[in-house]
Amino acid sequence: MSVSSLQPVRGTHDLMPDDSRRHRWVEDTAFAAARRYGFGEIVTPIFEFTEVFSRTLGETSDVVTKEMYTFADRSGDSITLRPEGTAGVARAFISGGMAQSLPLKLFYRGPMFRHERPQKGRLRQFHQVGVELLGVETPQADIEVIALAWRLLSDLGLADKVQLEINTLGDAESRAAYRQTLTAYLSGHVDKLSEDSRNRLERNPLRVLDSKDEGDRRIVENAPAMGDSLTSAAREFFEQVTAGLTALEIPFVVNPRLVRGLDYYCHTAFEFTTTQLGAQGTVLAGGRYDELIATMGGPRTPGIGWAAGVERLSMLVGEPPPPARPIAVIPMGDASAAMVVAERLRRAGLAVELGYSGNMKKRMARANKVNARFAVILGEDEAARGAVTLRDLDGGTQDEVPLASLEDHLGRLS
RNA sequence: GCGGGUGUAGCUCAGUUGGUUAGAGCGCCAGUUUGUGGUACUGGAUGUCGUCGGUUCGAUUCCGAUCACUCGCCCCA
Repeated sequence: MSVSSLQPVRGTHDLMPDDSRRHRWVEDTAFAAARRYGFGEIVTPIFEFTEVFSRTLGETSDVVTKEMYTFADRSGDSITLRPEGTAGVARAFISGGMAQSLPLKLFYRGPMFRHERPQKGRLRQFHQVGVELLGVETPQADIEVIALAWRLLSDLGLADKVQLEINTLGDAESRAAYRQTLTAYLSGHVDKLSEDSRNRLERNPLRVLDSKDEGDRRIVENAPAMGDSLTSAAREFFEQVTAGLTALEIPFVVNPRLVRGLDYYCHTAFEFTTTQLGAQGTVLAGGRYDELIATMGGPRTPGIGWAAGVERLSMLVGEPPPPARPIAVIPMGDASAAMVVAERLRRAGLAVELGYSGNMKKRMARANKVNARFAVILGEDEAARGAVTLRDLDGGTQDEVPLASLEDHLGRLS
């Protein structure tokens, strides 16, 4: 094993207890919110057959063309570490025959993998929490799913750090019409477009709309708007979504240039963004994907969902709730007696810190460092009386209590 | 995948205009207090100066490559 192999693989990252506590808090807050909206957790494999992703995300998307962790397993099958959650959930929906139990509300969490160049808030193995609501064609689903996202961000204390942007990509008919109109317009300005946008024009013209290039933006300003190409049904759908958000007092701005990267989206597309994470402004994003499951070979089943980056959220949230403060058990002489007492307290449901070595002074210092609330001191004098010394480490006072009723005492105090 | 910046103790960072023993603060360890922590005081340990190679009598310092991190682009959570 070489020295370099002792480093974590580029773009991956260990979470030590303080970090993982924050991480877990974000996930648990998300799941708790999702449960209030009626979502249950689904756990799918972190790898799938490559086609699950390549067929669904769009052959031209960056995720598929250059970011997937794909390898052949020992039987020669092409396997891909999941780059996102929706395709796997859709696959599970089909292979599990879950069309019988619609509507279906699923929450998921876990690692995702994309071979990109790492940056702040952008890793090769990162974590997402996400939800999918399957089987509901009406805007009520869109509203509920976005409301859940807003609830989660509010619960994390991020309501004033994020902004909701929303747009409609229309139905298939609207999109085809708009794509044609837009392509025609942009083709007329090809010589003035940036190189990136000339590429986008061929692969996915909608993405020219959110180009950051100065020159592109001037051209885009005068481009025909998606809104003008919408069918009346698509327009009405979007109006109902925005009306619902207003009714629920969820602040949003309509951004007609908002486009999603993955091909399966239609109708509602939305993003919660922040200005506090540098170039990685998107913290939670999602949209509607009515044709995805049919495209994969399942029964046509409308769906809408979102995913949020746990690392990105973790960088924005404040301190997670502190862990329960332990009781420190400190033996003066007989360490095995201390183990018995510690075990008793642990069985009673208390968090107990029992040191491994050192004199009393060191053990007290250790108790202090782990933020213990009380110290149980097992001294020889007290032991002779069947008692222990219970010290309040915040107040600095201590009392002798009978060993037999130690749990009761501690239970009353905490 | 493309372009810029950075890389010195566990952490945050100074420093060496190339020269013998590389520093601070925090943290860590020990002591002042051999049955009592948090404060204070005293003392101590720590580094192949990211890695490999080049120039040089001599490189942590200059040059190159490489790796990692970081900022931006692409893209995205």
